[in-house]
Amino acid sequence: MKDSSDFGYSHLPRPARKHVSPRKRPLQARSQATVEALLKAASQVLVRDGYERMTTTRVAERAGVSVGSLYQYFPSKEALLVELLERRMAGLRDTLLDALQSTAGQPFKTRVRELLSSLLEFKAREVKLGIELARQTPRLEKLGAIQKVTAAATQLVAAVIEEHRAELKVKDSKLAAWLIVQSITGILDAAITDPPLPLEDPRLIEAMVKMTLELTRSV
Amino acid sequence: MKDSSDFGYSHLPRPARKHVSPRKRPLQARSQATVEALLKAASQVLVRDGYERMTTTRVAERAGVSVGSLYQYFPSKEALLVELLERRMAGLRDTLLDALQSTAGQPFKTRVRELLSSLLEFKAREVKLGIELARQTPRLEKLGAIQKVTAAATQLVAAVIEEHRAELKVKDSKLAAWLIVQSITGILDAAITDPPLPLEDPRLIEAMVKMTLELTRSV
Amino acid sequence: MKDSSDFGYSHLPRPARKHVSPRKRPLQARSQATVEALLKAASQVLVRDGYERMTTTRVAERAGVSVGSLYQYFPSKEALLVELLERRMAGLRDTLLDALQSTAGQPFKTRVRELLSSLLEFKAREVKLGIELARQTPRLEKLGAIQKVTAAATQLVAAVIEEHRAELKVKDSKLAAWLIVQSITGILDAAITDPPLPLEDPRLIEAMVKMTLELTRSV
Amino acid sequence: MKDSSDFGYSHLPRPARKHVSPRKRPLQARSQATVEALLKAASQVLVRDGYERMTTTRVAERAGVSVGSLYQYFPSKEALLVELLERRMAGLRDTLLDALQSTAGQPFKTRVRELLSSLLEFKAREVKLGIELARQTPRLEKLGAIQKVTAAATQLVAAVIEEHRAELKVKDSKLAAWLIVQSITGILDAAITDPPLPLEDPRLIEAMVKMTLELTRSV
DNA sequence: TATGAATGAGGCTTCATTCAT
DNA sequence: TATGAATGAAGCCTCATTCAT
Repeated sequence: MKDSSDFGYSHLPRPARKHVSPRKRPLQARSQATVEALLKAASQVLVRDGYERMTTTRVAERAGVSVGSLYQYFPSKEALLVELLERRMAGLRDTLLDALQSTAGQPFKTRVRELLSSLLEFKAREVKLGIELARQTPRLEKLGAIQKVTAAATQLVAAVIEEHRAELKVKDSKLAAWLIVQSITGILDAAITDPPLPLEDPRLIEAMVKMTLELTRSV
Repeated sequence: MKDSSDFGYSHLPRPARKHVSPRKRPLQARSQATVEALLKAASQVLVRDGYERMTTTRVAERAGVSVGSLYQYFPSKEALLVELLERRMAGLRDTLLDALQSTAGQPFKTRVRELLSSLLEFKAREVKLGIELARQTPRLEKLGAIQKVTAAATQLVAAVIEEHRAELKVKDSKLAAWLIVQSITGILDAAITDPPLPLEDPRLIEAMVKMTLELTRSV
Repeated sequence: MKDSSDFGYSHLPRPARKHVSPRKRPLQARSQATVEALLKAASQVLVRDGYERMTTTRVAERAGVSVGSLYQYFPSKEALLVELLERRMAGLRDTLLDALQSTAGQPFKTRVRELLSSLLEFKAREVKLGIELARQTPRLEKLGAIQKVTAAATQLVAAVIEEHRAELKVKDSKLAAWLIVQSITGILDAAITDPPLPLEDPRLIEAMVKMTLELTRSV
Repeated sequence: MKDSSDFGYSHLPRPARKHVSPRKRPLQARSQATVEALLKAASQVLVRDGYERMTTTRVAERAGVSVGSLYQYFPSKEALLVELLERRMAGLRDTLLDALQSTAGQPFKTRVRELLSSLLEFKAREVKLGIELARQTPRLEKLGAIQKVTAAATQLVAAVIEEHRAELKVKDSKLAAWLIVQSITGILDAAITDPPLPLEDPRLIEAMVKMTLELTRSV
């Protein structure tokens, strides 16, 4: 099974981090429900209060279980965050892969447009959660660099560029990919949080498409 | 004195926030030195431990004064952060304004290039501090939206674009400015943290220049 | 069945202590096996982690059963300890009685020597378990004074001295017995934990023999 | 200054154990008083409830200060224990040294008697504290072998035996010393906790003296 | 003004025990 | 009878902030 954070491209061994990976796999249906309730609650509290103010007790309460149960499945407060993050990463990966697969064979521009609009849609979902997760990610980095996502996305984009090399005039596809990912990220994150125009306005996507094409030309 | 966060363009009244502005204006030399020592210490601890684990006691110790003294000049832990942030913002503002003034009258492309390289240089200084400050900024938002910086920078860029309207084919200079600022921000922040190539490599700046020009054309 | 802690000499009624005696007599083979597995596991965890950090869950896991099953046979964590202690006491009692019976009719010195070497051998077995049990004994005292062992051993020694009164010049056989038991205990416990010379070295036993004889002379 | 645990004989470097040594040296009189109050309270709670049931909150309460203050001077619950233990060790050392110095030049038997009665008196003070401290010592061992005391006492006794070698027929003074210390310890500890006769009864001391002399003869 | 001792609410986490399945 | 999920009281410890000296 693919690791949700590398998009199936890199194969870094995932070190057994202490206190971060889920403590026990829920076996019965009942516990499965508990885990889901906890994650949902964690997500809500995280969004409402921020990670610093999120307390394990509050999460448990909101999930309708006891703290003890929380710790039965998540060895630490941080583990909740990590699980939430990993799920989001998996979602992002699927979004990107879907967009590419469903446009296989079509021209580069079309695929880029599709990719961007899928991405925008994905990021627009649970915006605050995304922000808070991003905010906490640097902290986690020390514990094991979970967010290879950007790296993986960059590789993915580079691969797509290579696929379309004939149509484009790229020199350094890796650098182009990196620039695209970073600039798009900057724009999308800001657009989501504090949009300068309605997210549906086609100009937003079109500008990013143009930008992307320009970068595949001039880099 | 101008507010460091608005680049002198907007004139938002600064609401009387509780506990964030320095408690007293240090007039004497000794006090001034203490304040500086505290800020320096705060910066170091912030970088080393992160905001959450930065304790006022530790900051005071490292500054060589007592906690009591710290609270004489900064009414709260957050006030240290705010001051640090404001100074950084002021630095950024000065950097941008300098770059523009020193290239007044020159072609747009030249000015953009100068702006970008000044910005890169600025951000490369005290990278970790910048990151940590950015990380904490959303929290502060609630307390008084200090980071109008981006907004201000956007206005500034829009103004420059307008100045050069003749040379360019912009339709919506504000939107173009916004896109430029966000994409450049995305790239620079990533470049600083985890550079895909040496920061001195001219391709980095050139790519951003191209991107900027493209956006002034297609938006 | 005799109470393992009184060596069959005293007949204290055992008060109904809450939660300490095994919950049910395991009659079936399977249950018997479970109980043994639990006790073995408890012993191992006790030795490895100490009583405070020994958790019932860990014991159950190591025994290959569920916590629920543990509580089916032992009403509390403490009950495990008590059972372990009682078994050890029974072993000690048997060791002493054997040593005395097998040397019946022989001179005092011979019997003492035999007693001491049997005792040394017994204590050398499962040293760490013995230490941990001893450590926890004072706590249990409140709950029911299980460790009459020393008292019983003292009585036993006193009885032996009386048997040999003719050979000896004892005045107060009880006091002598008490002193012998305590001094020997002090030496053996230390010898086991941190031996000043190989336990087989005859000087160890001989010194204790001499000591014992001296005490039967001068007390 | 002599380390309280080695009686001035050995010179092991004391490793900086984390979390065990006092956190900060109290500078002002006020804090000195706080520290003393805490130790006194700790001692009382320790005796009344045992180490496991002793809570830092309870200690602080009884000392009339806040938990925060406790942690200002003792980095952990264990640190309280360690300090208490070290003070007791220092007291023991002083007791022994005093007894020896005040009887310098006198015959061996006299010195032994003096030593024993001083020791008995010392141990009779704060009996329960002594017991509880002893009970917890094995745990601490891992953290830095604080209780060199016995070893030190053994060396001391060996030295005294050597001083009187002329009067005695010892072969192995070290072994003799070890046996003496351990047997005496066994007897004293039991006598204190559960005396078979009034502690003042001269027979107790005399029996130990005889035992000691016997051991210096036959070992 | 400077010092640093004191405060105490509140966070994270553990673990013996119960009980529905 | 076995299982293991759930419980929740209770413990240890941190740290921003205050205030007597």
